[in-house]
Amino acid sequence: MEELGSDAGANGATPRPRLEDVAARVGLSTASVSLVLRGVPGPSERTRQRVLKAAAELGYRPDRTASALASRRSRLLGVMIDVHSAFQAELVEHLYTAAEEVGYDLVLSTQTRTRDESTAVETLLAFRCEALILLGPVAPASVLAELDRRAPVISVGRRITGADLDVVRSADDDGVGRIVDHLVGLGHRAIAHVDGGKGVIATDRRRGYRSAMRRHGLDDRIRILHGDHTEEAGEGAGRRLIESGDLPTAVVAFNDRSAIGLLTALRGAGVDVPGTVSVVGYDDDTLSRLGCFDLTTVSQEAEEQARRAVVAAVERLDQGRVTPREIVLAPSLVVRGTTARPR
Amino acid sequence: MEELGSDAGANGATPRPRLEDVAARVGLSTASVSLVLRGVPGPSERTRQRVLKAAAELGYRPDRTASALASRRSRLLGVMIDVHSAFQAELVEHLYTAAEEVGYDLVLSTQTRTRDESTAVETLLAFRCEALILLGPVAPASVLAELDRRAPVISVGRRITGADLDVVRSADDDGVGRIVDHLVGLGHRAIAHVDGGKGVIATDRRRGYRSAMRRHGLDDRIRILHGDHTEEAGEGAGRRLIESGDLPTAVVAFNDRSAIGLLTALRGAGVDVPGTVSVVGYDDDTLSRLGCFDLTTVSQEAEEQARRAVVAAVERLDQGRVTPREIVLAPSLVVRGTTARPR
DNA sequence: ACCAGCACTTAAAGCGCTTTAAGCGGTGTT
DNA sequence: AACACCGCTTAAAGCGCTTTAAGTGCTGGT
Repeated sequence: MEELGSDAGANGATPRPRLEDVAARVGLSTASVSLVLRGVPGPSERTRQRVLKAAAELGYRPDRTASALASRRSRLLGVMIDVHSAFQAELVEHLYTAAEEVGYDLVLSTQTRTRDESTAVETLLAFRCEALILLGPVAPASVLAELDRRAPVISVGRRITGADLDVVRSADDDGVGRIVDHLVGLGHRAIAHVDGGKGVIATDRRRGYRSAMRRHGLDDRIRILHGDHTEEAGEGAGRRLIESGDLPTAVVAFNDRSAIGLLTALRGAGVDVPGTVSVVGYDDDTLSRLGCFDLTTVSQEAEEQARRAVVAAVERLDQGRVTPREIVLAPSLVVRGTTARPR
Repeated sequence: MEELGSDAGANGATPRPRLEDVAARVGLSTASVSLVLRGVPGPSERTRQRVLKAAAELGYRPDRTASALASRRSRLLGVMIDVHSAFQAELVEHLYTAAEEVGYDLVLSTQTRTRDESTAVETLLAFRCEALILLGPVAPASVLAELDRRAPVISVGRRITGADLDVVRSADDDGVGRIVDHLVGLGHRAIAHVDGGKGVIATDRRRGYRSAMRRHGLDDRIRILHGDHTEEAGEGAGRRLIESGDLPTAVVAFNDRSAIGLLTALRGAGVDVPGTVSVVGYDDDTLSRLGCFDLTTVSQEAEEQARRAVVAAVERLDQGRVTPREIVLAPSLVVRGTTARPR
């Protein structure tokens, strides 16, 4: 069924079969073959069968670059990721399945230490991606707006203020609110927050913490320590808490990584978690599920975010939607072993 | 100067400028512009400057698909990754820089639960990648050999027996050997191994353990527990060790994740690490560097592997090398806090 | 004056596909 | 008999580039 000439490819060989070869084999025009292979209605059933058979026999594979050029459609969605992020890896996984369902393919481009966001995006554009799905972009809103004029941009995970483009994210403030509710429900009142620095996401989570505390009448218990998104920051914050001599009964970290740093610092100093202090993270990293951490955290519904992002892109590309849309999903609390009633 | 109809692009933009637009602007042919833009010698300095200026003014970006089609070269390396692997993420990072240095671009394709290796590879081929860099491929050697006839294949991290294709990997047996040497040097004799199952890599590491033990005259101390590459497996093995009532003084795990599982089980049962038992991992995951683990492990030289893989591809593509090559790098021991002299 | 040679430049033919308008034989209608 | 129409097929014109062979207009040597 599948037989390539003799030795093809790499070393000295038969070129890959073209549409024309398939056409010649069945004595039809390339036009007909093209129609059949793309499933366009028109060709008769008999023609259809013969073409499919010939294509299979030759091992024909359409050349994306050529068809993209001819059709002026690449059916490609560009995805910018940070290959180091476990959460984004999960998103990518779901993006693939979502894209496949609507007949699009994905091209991935990652930022690295030496490869910035704009390089990653330019690469995507050079591939002629029709839309850009950016996971946690950090570029200013104006830059993203500019980009959106070249191809529809969907920002995933980051709220964009002042730019008219699509956003899919989960309600970070709400997520933190649920954490605080959970802790208050357990009887905690001295609840501190180790924040994530100056980013948009950190701002939202900080706000969520503040307003939840107020909602529970704990205004005077609001206590925010500075941090960022790394384990080191969490560890540092943990040490500061201990040195302060005034341990809260619960700490809400910016994310799981920070929470893990916190855990390390606290337990390292002999503080029992969750006995003496409860700790909560954010993101539901693979890490946090690990037996040794068993962290209470918030899940961001990766699958749903991925699906929504793809849908948003398709609406822009195939359904002519032009008005931007912000989709905010409700995150969900995942209670594990680092939270308990205060002593 | 440039004003096509009304709304084109994403939301009403002008279509992207083509080579022809640049040419028209400077009153030259597209041929000249093409030459200048690709840095081919020929055009005069004056022409060169004018073209570059015009291209910049128009914001011209070459269309990869068109040039790939015309030149029959995509200058694309296809990289298959498992987006969930932290180690592979690091490899990707270095692959980007290495590829850039030699004028190639990367296209990433990942496997997921619903997207197998062959799908990932077909995607790469459909993009017309000229060579395939597969990170830890699991397909049988025969399939990879078949693939190699379509485009040069470079297997990274996995030894391939019986197929004539390029391999870049580190010497797994040697790496484990160094671990054992280190432990023996500290005075350990009862050294157990929690293996990684049936894969090629696990086999190599197990062999490395066995032969190192023999080399040190510890044949009768060889003790292998069954495991795989997950934390769960490590945890299970840890429990079995404890239940056996015969704790070794050191355990060499298949990888860091397994080692972390081990740590959890041991410490959870009140066993002091490294006081009572030393634990060693493999891979030098970001995880293992974390303060709370501080795991002694083996580094696989991601950067070097990445560079070598790209070089191998370039040799195949641009220098006509046809004989396969296996590049085996020496891994290096990273001593951290989970190993100490036995009590 | 003639030609060779040089330094540039370009017309034109694709690359492998899609797409449009036109072509074809046959059926049904008037 | 003339016509429209239908289901199917295809010729041909690109898509935005690269590349090759063929020009240009020079200079300088004879």
